[in-house]
Amino acid sequence: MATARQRTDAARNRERIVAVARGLVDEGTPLQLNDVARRAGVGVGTVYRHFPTAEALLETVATTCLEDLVEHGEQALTDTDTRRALEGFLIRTVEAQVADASLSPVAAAPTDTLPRTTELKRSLLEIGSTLLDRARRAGVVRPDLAATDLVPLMCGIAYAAQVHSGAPTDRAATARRYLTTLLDGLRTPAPPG
Amino acid sequence: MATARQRTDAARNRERIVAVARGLVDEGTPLQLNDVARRAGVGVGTVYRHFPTAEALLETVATTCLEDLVEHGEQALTDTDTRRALEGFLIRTVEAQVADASLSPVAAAPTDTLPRTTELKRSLLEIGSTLLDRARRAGVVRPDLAATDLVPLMCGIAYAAQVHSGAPTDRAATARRYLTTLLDGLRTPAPPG
DNA sequence: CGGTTAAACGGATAGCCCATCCGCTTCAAT
DNA sequence: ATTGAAGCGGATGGGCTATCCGTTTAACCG
Repeated sequence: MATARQRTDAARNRERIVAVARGLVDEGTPLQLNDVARRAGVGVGTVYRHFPTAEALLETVATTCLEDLVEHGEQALTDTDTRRALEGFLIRTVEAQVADASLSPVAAAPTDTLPRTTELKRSLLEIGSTLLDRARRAGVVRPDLAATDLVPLMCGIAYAAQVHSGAPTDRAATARRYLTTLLDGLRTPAPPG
Repeated sequence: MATARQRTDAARNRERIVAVARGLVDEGTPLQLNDVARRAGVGVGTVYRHFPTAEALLETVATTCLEDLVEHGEQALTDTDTRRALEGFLIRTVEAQVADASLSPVAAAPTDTLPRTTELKRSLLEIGSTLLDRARRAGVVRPDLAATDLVPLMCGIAYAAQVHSGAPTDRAATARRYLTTLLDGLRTPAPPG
């Protein structure tokens, strides 16, 4: 059962498509698959065969970014300062969204196209869950917060920064400012005075 | 210079269109103007004459909501408890976004189609600015926060709640929980321990 | 009440984008 | 060199936006 005869041109085309998509994402252009095909010098059919939908292509573009986050998260798991570990991880998450436009929509999407994406998101959730649990056990984080809240909140922060300023210039700074504020709120609640 | 001969059928059609749009917004369907025309029993041209773009129609639908917020904001201005005034206002803002799907996109849009929308948003900004200023003067709010941050942050919270749960069932509860957390962070910062 | 006029109407239509389908090409294994 | 399947490409259908213009109709007037 020798399954796969790998074709070289197929791989080449796939890479071209992803490269073009990367470029478009970086310059803020929305992915239009016919457009991607033209720029990559391939037929529309080729694009659609490799990526059944724009979402799938976007997920592919975002994969690297997700992998980086997972990697950082795993490093954070080795930090003994539970609050620093959690907050550092969350900061990274927001920074990544600001730096790479492909991340936010993929992170916010309720359902994935690629299995790999689901896998990576699952890893991130698990890491976040562990970090949150440790911090909570250490008593440095308010208890009424679940691991499933982390991704939505980080997406919300990134979105808020985007709403604040159309220009991505100071978006990173804004996002950081907002996140700082939220993180203060995440800590064990102050007396209600 | 008797300018305007008002036509009754025009007004009637306009109302029908807005009513249909309201319904669609309420059931979460995106506004497609051809579709709106069909449902309202008018020609496409009629819809486009009254509302040059879907955004314009959405803004019209959102107007009531914005007016309600302004009204509440003006009441909040009479509250002598500066923190309660600000926080109550912000809570309303988020609740409104959860309750009415037309509000978020209009609030988040960097530019408006209708003058009325601009006017209302301006009012809201001014109210928020005043409330924030008072609270800051009273020392109950962290200083590194501008009035122009309020709308983005509230949009971010509403967005986060939406990301959390596709179902609008518990969206209000989630949004409130997130907002509470953020509000804790908005207060004069706790010692960095 | 009938005439006049401009406002309003409506739908055919052009343009754009998504997505599919299928005949042709090209690779790779033999 | 042969062959068959994997891959290619673009013509094409379908849906949505937005416009344009010939027709209808409400409002005003004599």
